[in-house]
Amino acid sequence: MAGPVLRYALLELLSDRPLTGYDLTKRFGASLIFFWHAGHTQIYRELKRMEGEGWVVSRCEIQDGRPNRKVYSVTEKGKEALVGWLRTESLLQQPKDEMLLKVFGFGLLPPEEAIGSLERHLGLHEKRLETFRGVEAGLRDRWGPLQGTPSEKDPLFCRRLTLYQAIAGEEMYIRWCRWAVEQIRIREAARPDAAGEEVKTTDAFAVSASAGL
Amino acid sequence: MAGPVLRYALLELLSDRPLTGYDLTKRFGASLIFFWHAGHTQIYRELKRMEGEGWVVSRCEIQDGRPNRKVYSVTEKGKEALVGWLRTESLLQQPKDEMLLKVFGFGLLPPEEAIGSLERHLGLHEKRLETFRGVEAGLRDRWGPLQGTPSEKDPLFCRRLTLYQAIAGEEMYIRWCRWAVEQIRIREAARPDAAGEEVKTTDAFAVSASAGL
DNA sequence: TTCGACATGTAAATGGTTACATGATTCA
DNA sequence: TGAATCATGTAACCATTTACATGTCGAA
Repeated sequence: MAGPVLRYALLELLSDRPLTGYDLTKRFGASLIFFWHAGHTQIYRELKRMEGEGWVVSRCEIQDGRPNRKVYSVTEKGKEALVGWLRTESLLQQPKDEMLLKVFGFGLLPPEEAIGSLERHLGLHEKRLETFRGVEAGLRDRWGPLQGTPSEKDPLFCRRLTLYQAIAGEEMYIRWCRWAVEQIRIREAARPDAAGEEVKTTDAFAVSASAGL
Repeated sequence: MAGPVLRYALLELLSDRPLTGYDLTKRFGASLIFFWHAGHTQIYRELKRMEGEGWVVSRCEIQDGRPNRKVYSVTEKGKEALVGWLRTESLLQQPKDEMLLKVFGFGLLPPEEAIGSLERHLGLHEKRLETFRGVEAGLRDRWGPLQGTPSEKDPLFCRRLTLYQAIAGEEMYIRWCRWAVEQIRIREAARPDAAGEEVKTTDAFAVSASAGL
């Protein structure tokens, strides 16, 4: 049902300006990485396919010293296809998260190992959040705050909206990890044989998640 | 790097009790669906592979009237493989979200269409959140609140942790959709040619997302 | 009598990852 | 001298989805 999606990601990036497969690979890492991923092999393959269908055209730029650049641009047909796709309804995505799959089975590990694993994973998300915030700060410096900047002055407005989703997602994940660790500790402290100390629930996540349900 | 992950999902479910491919397919829809997905064709194939490697064994149950059931159980070897996998570090997942990819390109659509699209998508997430909350309520009825139930009385503790992640994820997504719609409206109202009315930012998401960065 | 649940599969196509392959330039 | 960046690709493999295929039972 979803169909080929990578091509539309590429068309969106090519709508700004003509780019090579190499450029597109880098842009994926810089902006689309928040909600999509593709390796360079996939990108080169897809560009070739789209050229066969007349959605993009390429021309070769000869550079001396450096390898030639094969620069792709969107055609009218490609732009129409992109806009047509933008108007279609998106189904709910089917999430895949390996860490959550592990937590699902953490009943088979000693609690201390489960906690350690969650804490290390939490660290990865904290790093990613920092990266995302860095990107946000960069956009802010260049284009001003999201609100209050007139349309003409901020062509990246819609793209910036997606960045906030990514940031909110990381913040949520981090809160959840901390909360989960705390839940496991509380449970451990409550075991009959444990010489456990009191552990209190203070985290806002617990309040919203348990109270609101 | 990630390697084959589906097999571990199946092993986790088979750790409870022996199940058929058909049962496993249904359980995917009932519990793992929060963070993983697999069709029945994938599941049958993977079970066959794991049997070849001695991670699971099957025996055939003959039923009259109904088709035979091929019931799989985990072997010692399979259980060791699962626990070994649980101990490994998980990398950050690479998210894929088609809707966000569309929003990324919404600069190419009239704002009213972008808003409509976001609002319809929001509806899908609201429905899913309701489903998840229903599952949570069911678990609560059967096993009591997450906190305060002794280990022996709630073997699903770790699995329930993952459900809260899914719920928090949907809540976040919904807040973000509403916030994004509001941002687009504010922008529209601010356009020079618009006979726009005042639109105010009241949403908590906007406060946290813009202030906290 | 038609539909959905039960139950298991195969085949083909598409999507995505990893390894291989080349070759120049610049910086440490 | 070695590594990183620029720049483009192929081949092989693995993961995932979709379509096809079969057949019984019970409920509406």
